Amino acid sequence: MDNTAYFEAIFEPDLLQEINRFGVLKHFKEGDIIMDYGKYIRMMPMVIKGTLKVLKKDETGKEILLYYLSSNESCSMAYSCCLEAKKSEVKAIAEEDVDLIAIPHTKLDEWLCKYPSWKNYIMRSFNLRFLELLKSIESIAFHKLDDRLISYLKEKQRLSGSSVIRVSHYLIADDLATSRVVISRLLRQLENDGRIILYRNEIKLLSSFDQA
Amino acid sequence: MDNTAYFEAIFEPDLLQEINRFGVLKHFKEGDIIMDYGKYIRMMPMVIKGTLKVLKKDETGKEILLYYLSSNESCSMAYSCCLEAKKSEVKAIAEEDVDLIAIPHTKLDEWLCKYPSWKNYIMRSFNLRFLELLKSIESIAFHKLDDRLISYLKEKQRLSGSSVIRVSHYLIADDLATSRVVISRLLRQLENDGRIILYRNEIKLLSSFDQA
DNA sequence: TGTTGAGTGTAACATTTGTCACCATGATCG
DNA sequence: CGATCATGGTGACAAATGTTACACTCAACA
Repeated sequence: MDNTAYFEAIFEPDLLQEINRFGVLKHFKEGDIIMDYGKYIRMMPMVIKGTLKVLKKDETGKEILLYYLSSNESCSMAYSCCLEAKKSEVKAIAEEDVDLIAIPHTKLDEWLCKYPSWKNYIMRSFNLRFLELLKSIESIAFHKLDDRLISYLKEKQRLSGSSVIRVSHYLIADDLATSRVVISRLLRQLENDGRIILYRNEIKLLSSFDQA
Repeated sequence: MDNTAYFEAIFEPDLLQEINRFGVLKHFKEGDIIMDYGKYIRMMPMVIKGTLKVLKKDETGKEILLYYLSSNESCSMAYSCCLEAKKSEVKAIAEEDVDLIAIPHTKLDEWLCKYPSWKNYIMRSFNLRFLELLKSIESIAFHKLDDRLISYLKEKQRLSGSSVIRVSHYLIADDLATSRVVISRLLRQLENDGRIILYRNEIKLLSSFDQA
C-alpha cells in the first residue's frame, strides 16, 4: 500500500492498524463502475489514489455529474446509507485508475466512539459532501450552461494537472446533462473567443482561458 | 413541552433527560429567520413543531428552496458544520410558527458514543438530508419549470394538509428561483387545464390536480 | 484499399424561459 | 373618499437551450 501518508498524519497508529486489518483494498481501472444505482451499500470507500466521479440519473436515464472524489476523500453519503442498508441513489465511476479501501459499516460505527480522529475525519467528510452538493445545486440552478462548461473544464484541468484535456464533446454533454450539439456550439464560441483550441478528443485551454 | 412523543418513542429515558437539561427550547414566528448566511453554527436544531424551509442563494442574491424541515427532523448539515465552527451556507426561515430544541455541539459528540439511539437518529438524519439534496438536484436538473411548480404545490399541500394554498405568485417565483411573470403564466396554464383555480393570494388544487 | 464507427461542424427550427412594459384589481389606511 | 401598495393578467419580444438532420473527418481494421 502506498500513498497513505495523509492518513498516517491524521490517524493514530492503533486506528491505522485497524484500518489495515479490516479495510478491504480494492483496485478499479478507468471507466470501471465502482457503485451503481440500486445496489446495496455495506461499505464506505476511502480513496487512496486516483479520482472517481459520482453521478445521479433521472427516470429517463439521463445522468448528471454531482462531484469528484480524489485521494484521501471518503463518500460519507455511503456511510449514512449503511445504517439501514439502503440502496444507492448514485453511481460512481473511476475517472482514472483508482485504489480505495472499503471499510465495513460495523467498524465505521465502532471507531466513531473509539477514535476521536476518526470521528473528526467522518464529520469533515460529511461536511465536504454537503458543500459539494450545494455547489452542484448552485451551479445548476444559477449558472448558464457556458459558465458551467467553463467550470467543468477548469475542474478537469485541476484534476489532471494539465491544460490539455482529453475528453469528447459527448462526454461533456453527459456530465452536464445536455446534448452534444449544445456543447459543440459553446466550445466553438470559446474557440472563437480565443480561450481554447479544439482538437479531436482534446481541448487545449489557453492562458487567456482563466479570465473573467 | 408538548409534541415530544416521537422522541420519547425512539430515545431512552437517560437521553431524554439529557436533552431536556442541555437542549435550549426556542420559538420562532412565521417568517422569522432561524439561520442566516455567514452566521456561525454552534447548535443543531431538532424541530418539535411547525415547519421551516432551507434556502441557498447565489452571488446576486437570488434564492432557491432546498427543502423543508418538519416535526421530529433535524438539520444534520448544521451538525457537520459545528465541528469546525463553520459559517452557514444556507438560510432557514420559519414557514409557520416553529418550536425547536437547539443542542450544543459538545453534547452532540458526547451522545454519539453514549447513546446508540442518538447515533441512529443522527445517521438517519444525515441520510435524509442527502436524499433531500439529491431530490432537489434532480428537480432542478431534469425537470421543466411546470413539473417543478406542480411538485412545489403538492409539497405545500402535503405540509399544510389542505388543498387550498395561501401563497403569492411572487413567493413561488422566489422559491423556484425564477420570475413572477413566468409563474403566473404557468399557473394560468394549469387553470386553463382545469387543474387549479386561482384567487388572490390563494391557489385551490382541484381533484384533477393529482393526475399525471 | 474500402468500410465502418466515433467524433465533430453546422444550419434550421422548436421550445422553454427570461425580461420589459403596462394595465387592472383589490386591500389598506389616512 | 382618494391615495397608495401589493398582487396578478397579458402581450411582445429576447435569450437560452433543445432537437433534428446531414455532411465531413479521422482512426481502426478487415
